Amino acid sequence: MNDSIVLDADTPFDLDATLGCGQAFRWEKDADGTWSGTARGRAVRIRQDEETLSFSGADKAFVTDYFALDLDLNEILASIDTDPAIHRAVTSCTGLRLLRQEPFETLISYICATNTNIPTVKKRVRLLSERYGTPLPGGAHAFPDAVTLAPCSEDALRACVLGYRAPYICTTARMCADDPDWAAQVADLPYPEAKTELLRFPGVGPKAADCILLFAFQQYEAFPVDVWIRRIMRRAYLPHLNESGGMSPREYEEIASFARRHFGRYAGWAQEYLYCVREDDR
DNA sequence: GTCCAGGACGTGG
DNA sequence: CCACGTCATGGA
Repeated sequence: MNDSIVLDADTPFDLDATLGCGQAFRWEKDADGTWSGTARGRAVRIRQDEETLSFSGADKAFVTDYFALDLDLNEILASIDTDPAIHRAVTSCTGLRLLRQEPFETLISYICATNTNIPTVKKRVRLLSERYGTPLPGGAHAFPDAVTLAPCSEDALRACVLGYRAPYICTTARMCADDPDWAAQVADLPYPEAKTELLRFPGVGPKAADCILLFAFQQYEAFPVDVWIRRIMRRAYLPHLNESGGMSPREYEEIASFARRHFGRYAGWAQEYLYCVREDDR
């Protein structure tokens, strides 16, 4: 560790909650509590001891931006903390922050994340990086960029345990390589139009699009609804929804629009806090 | 072995 | 528009 940041009293931050909540797939925690991972083409190590963040492989500006330490989290939490259910999540995960992740990596990662579980997603992203990403000091690999991934054959991608998602990722990488400006264009659009743009990529549906907008584009009104969030929202807020069966586009929109009404413009933060405290009791 | 997971897509009604 | 089957993979 060759650099550090001391957080002041009104900058709550919880590194474990932030990296462990499932928004990013390329971080691992050592036995001694140090996290190792890659982000935006760097191999980074970082640990938190109380109010002190110690890190290497990145400078203060990078850490501040990637972990969104510049945002007033107290203000965000105060704005979403409107009922007992979200209050429990907010109090038990205070310090969880939404990262600012790289758009192409997030796009591909959340195509990898459909209808599966987090350990499997991490394996897919790790294999893609090891096989096609630039080697970094320390043995890690950056996530490959679109131009590198675009020429890969469908079978080669399938070998990264992508299953039926291989052709989606193949086509999506080529679309991005052919339009290097895609992310800048999405970044300039308001939420509904940005979502429509992301839905053009094969393998990206409403849920993946909302994750990408939330984690890579800081569209904080995005409210991704997966099976966990659906269960939580049904139990805490929308008991008339039936639990069984797949989720229709209308039900998705009903849940998400309720969340935006109920939690306000930081609904996406509420989503991540609710997801963080999900319980597998059903 | 069965069921489920940070769902999306194609088809038929 | 809606309901339904299908799509690989791995962990529990």
